[in-house]
Amino acid sequence: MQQRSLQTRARLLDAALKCFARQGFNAASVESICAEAGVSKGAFYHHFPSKQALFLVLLEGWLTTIEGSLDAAHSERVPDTLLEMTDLLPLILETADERLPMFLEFMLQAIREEQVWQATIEPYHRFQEYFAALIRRGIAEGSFAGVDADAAARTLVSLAVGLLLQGVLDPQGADWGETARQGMRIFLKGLKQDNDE
Amino acid sequence: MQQRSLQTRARLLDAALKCFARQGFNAASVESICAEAGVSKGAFYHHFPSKQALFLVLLEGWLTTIEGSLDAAHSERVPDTLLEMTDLLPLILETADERLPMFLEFMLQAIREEQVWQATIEPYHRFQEYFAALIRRGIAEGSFAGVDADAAARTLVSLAVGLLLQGVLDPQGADWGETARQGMRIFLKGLKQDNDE
DNA sequence: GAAATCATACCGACCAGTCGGTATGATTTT
DNA sequence: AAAATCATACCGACTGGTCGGTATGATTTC
Repeated sequence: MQQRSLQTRARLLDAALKCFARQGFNAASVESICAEAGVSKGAFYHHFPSKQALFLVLLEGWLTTIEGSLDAAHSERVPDTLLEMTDLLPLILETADERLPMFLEFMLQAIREEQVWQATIEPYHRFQEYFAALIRRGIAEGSFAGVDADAAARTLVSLAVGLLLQGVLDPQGADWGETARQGMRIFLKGLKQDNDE
Repeated sequence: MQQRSLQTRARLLDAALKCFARQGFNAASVESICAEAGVSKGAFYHHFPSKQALFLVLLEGWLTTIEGSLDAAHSERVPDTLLEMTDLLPLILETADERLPMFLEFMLQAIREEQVWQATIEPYHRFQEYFAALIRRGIAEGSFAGVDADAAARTLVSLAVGLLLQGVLDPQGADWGETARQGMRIFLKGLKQDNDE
């Protein structure tokens, strides 16, 4: 039956997430993943052509989740929408906490492999455009000064990336949710439509 | 004689930097480093107790370099100093380009080893305080509104970290030096001492 | 009973670190 | 100053173990 097959696949994905989170992409061996899943190596390679392939499935899934939760934020005006998204950060950070390290480790390796790299960087470009569009809307509705939307979006993404990275690398270092809120306030004020230069 | 000894050590450090940059911390084998240095494995372990130990020497060196070049920026007013530092980013990014990936990879691993972790995160906290102090100076001199200096510093560091990371992961994605300048301008405007909220 | 699914045994490559031993050159002895 | 002594620097084969992936055969499903 394909019932069992699907379940095996799901168990492998689950187990892999746990192992990768605990030990990182390289350190987590295929064997340990199989053990965690209560499944054999044969099953593993039946469902996934390689360790890398399984990993990309996890990555894709996570990004989809994030985009989904970002889409949930919908205030009337763009600045409020952005602030609303900022409030989601602790939630994202919670899932990032276990995932980001392994994904970063993976990306760091992927840099050297053109093939994999394209697949990895592409969804990230989507974020860039997503925010650029949002900021353009903000400019159109008069919330923001007429700055370069793309540059502003990149700045925003940089801020987010930096916050996420630090939140993961140094969780004790600060209240990163609060830092995000403050940072966003500064950013918004910097973009605000008003008076002198 | 110690002349040769010092040279061997230097050659190892040089070679290690190259290998780590090319292949990453884990992928670069001690053997390949030795080969690159034209030196034997015995020499390696004579000079450094482990691969990790050598790495930490490289890390320390790089951070010292960066702090040095940041200290070189000294304008009268804080906003100008910060802008000046931003202009240094391409220069830092140049050295970061080959170093950041390996350091990130290393840090990602170090998370799981309390011992190593302290040594790795400490210099980074210094940056945090460095900028917090700078911003406090900016508030004192009346350039900035009286925001929470620590939060603002964290925001600034987040921005910098995000920019560096993206500059390394996606060098083709944008002119990151220019993005940095724009981002800094937004940030400064957001901190500016003036009018309404 | 054929096809899909899974288990076990195994292969080849790799690698951090060790260890017995050698080269080099400084210091002491004669 | 030549010889003996010694410490430091270095060499490279070797170990013990890991891991991604494969080959082959058993079991389950339809």
